[in-house]
Amino acid sequence: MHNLKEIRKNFDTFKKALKKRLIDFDLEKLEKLDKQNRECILKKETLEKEKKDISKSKDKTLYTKSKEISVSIEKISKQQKIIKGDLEKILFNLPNIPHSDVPIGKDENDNVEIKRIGQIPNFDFKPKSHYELGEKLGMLDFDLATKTSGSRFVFVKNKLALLERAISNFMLDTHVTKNGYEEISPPLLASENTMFGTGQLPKFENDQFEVKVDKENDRKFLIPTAEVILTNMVKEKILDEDDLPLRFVASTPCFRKEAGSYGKDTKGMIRQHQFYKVEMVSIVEQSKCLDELERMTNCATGILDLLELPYRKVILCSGDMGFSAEKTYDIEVWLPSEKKFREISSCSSCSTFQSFRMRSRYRNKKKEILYTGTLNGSGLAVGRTLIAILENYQKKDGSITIPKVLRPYMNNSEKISLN
RNA sequence: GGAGAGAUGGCUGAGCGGUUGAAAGCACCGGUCUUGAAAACCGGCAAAGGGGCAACUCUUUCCUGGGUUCGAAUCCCAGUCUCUCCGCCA
Repeated sequence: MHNLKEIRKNFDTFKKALKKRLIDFDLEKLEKLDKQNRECILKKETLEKEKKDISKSKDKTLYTKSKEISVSIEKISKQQKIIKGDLEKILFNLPNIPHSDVPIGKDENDNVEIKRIGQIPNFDFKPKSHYELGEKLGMLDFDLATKTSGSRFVFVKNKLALLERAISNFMLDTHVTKNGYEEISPPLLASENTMFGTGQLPKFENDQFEVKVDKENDRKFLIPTAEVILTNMVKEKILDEDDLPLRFVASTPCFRKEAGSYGKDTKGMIRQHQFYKVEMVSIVEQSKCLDELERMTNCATGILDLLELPYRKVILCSGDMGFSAEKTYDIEVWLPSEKKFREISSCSSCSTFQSFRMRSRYRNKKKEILYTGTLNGSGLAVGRTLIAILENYQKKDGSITIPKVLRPYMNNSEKISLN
């Protein structure tokens, strides 16, 4: 969320910057409401002062006047509340401003490839898709999941379940021991306010699974990513500069409705309502956001290097970036069956956008209170890593070679096969 | 689920319906002293929002939301959370 105090200093610059998203926002209305709101506050405060002075004076002759003032205050308060509500409706739904590094563009077609790493495998047979391989092994069962839970779910069984667990543990271990992240096992339900903090609410309510809670005014949501809960660990906190940077990592299930993606990736486990993801979150000084983004992206690609999977790094264009991000790199892994790179990680710097929503701040050496910068990135999506391993490491007979770094996590076995 | 107790500044902890944004202590920062440090002493030390070029100033905030009152941290109502005991349970 944007700091009104900052943007009103130069509304035109703000308007121009937001235009990069290539969507129209009613900023004139925002400006107007802001003005009206401040006028109301001014009037209200004048009256409040008057009233306070009377009550301090203890002058009984003024008591009736004080009552009259109360009525006026109430009236103007009501008016101000309505204006503030309208103002927030706009403000809460404005996305972050793209950083100047970000290419201007409309959608994923305008994203810019930065580099490719790794050798795209050459098969002397037609490579199978992960779901063909998984189903043939009897270790991926989509039909069963449909029966128990509906579309976009899967049962992962036997050695593939172990592989999934191995991937998750390997990633966690790497981020903890090599990359300096603190491992967290967080709650998987988040309150409404927490969802607001990272920007999932109010705009993207339709994408969230809400859990039925009997209490009124107490809404809970299944986390769509651990980013939500890890980032909010610093919600409403004033940290010390020496506490920064904070780096957290968690492996959690993630839940997404995938509303509006009907007919997209319906086959296989590319796009599921539930999937595991290892998520990294950093809380830093704002000035260090971009350096931290590079570092975090390297932590993500480091996993792919160790797994020896081919990938490319892409910078997202202004129109394709998420709501809270100022700059985002996607890491895309090669999928032989699709002959395409597919997203396996997304690393974003959100500058102070989320911090402002969460009121997460720190005190610098000069004792000034500043908003923290927040970053999040997958390191990596576990389900999609499983897919990438199946497809890239497949053999003609349908067996799967286990990447070397994962073997210690899999009783040192070298391959997964029918027997 | 039943029965009690509580929620005040970074922390601990006072608080009578009327300069209480809030005593005191700790922590922290600045100063004196010291070769340096510690101790001691002196001073400072909440956040958000509004107005002002600025010095500064005003408003709000003692869990949240209502109510009583000229005036509420203090009284009343509702809710949230925490703790203790009992029951149930992974």
